Parts: sequence; C-alpha cells; structure tokens
Amino acid sequence: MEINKDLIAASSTPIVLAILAEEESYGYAILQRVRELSGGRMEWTDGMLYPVLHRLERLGHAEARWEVAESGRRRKYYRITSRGRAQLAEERRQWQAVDATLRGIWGPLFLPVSAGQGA
Amino acid sequence: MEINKDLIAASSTPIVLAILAEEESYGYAILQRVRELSGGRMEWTDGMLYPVLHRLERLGHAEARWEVAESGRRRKYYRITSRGRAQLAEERRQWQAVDATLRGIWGPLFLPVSAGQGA
DNA sequence: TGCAATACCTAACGCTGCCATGTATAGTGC
DNA sequence: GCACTATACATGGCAGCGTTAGGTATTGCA
Repeated sequence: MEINKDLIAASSTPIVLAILAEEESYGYAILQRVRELSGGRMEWTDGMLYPVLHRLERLGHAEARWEVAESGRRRKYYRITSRGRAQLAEERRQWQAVDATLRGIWGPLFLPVSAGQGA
Repeated sequence: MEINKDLIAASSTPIVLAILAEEESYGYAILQRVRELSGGRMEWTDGMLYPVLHRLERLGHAEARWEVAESGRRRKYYRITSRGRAQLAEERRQWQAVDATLRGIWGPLFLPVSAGQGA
C-alpha cells in the first residue's frame, strides 16, 4: 500500500519513538521493524528515517551511541529518553484526538450497506 | 489541544472530503464544523483551509460554485465529486493502515498497569 | 463612524519527506 | 582476487504544505 507523504510525516515520529520505547534499536533495524509491524503495508526509505533519528537526538527525545556488532558492522543505537517518553504520550494524545474526529465523520458515511437489517 | 502541523497536514484532506461528503459547504462553515466535530480540540486557520479547497478543486475531488446567501454575503460552495469520494475512501484506507500499526505498537506500551489480569 | 463577525484570498518562510547519491564493511560465489 | 548483494549510515536539492501575516469586502450593531 502506498502511504502518502503527509501521513508518513505525521506518523514517523510516534512510530519511531514507540519502537524505541520497546527497546533500543538502530536505523536499519527500525526500517525492518516498521515493515514488520505494518504487515508490509508501510515501506520507509532510509532517506527519511535518518533525519527523523537525528531530530529526535537534537530534541533530546533519544540518545545515540556507536557500537560494533558481532558481524563487525558499526551501528548507531538509539535509546529513548524520559523526555522522549513524554513526547510519545503527547503524540499519542494528538493522534487519538484526530482519529476520534475522523471516526466521528466516517462512521455515518461508511455504514455497512449490505448488513441486511438496514432500511 | 495543540495539534502539530504534520498531523494537520495528514488529516486536513480526509476531514474536508468527509465534511463535503455529508453535504456541500463553504470555507468559513467548514472551519466551524471542524471545531464542532473535534469537540473544540482542533482549530484550523483559514490560511491552511483555502489552499486545501483549491487543491481539491484542481484535482477534481470537489466542484465549486459561487452563491449569495440570504445574509447578502457571497459564499463559495464546494461539492464532492465521485472522484473525491474515491479519494476519501483511499485516504481512509491509508489512515486506518497507519492507525492499526500505531495501535499495534502502542497496545503493549500503554497497557493499563492496574488491570490485574496481566501476565 | 467604528468595530466585530463573516467570507474569501495570497505571499514569504521554514520544515519535512523524497530521491539520488556517496561512503564503508561483511558475506557469498567464482 | 573480484564482483555483487546486503548491511549501515549520511547528505543535498526539490517540491509540497502549514504558519504567519497581510489584504479585500460585506453585513450588522452601537
């Protein structure tokens, strides 16, 4: 499924924060985790993810450290901070407010017509 | 509630399309309808709405016509097109895909701790 | 006359994802 | 040794969008 860029922009920060809230991770693994969590419906480019991670670090929502995996490759691990957790909760509040509004309008518009009981 | 600009951008098109799917409307009334539908949690500026309406018109998702209300003021009424309804359904699919992904990550993170049954 | 509400429109600015590109290492096949 | 793919991170230019601020015009009220 193609997700338009505005939706990507709106969801990228809360998704990354939520993934980091599960456990610390690094860029390449986050890309795979998003694909996995969405059931393959979301495909992120690394060109959008790394700026997100750098922003999180700049804002103090995450902390980064370099590490060398057993594979020998260097990875930049990100860990969520307490400020990041607060930000995640705030993002979640906002998302749910908008989602509730959308459901409120969609509800009457997308009623199942074929339910059988309907007038 | 302050909604960040990315969320505004992601939700503005589906919200406007859904409002127009209810019945044709005009800019100023849409601003009030959004505030009403969100229970006052969302406040749109007209500076972001009018470009949205023009874009919908340009893309053939809505059609506009000028009218003069009994009040004497001129209004630009927008009506959703069949292409607009298809677009609304598509926007809804995308939103729900992202919402499902977010709920999938949030679920374990925001479990009510006091539930008692939890493992 | 002055002010608020109604009603529409636009321009400059900054932010953000997209896309292409670059760098570097490890593993695989030959 | 060589080519190729996957892993892993980073950046720069482009286009789209909301924000902020400003503009025009009418109606209703004091």
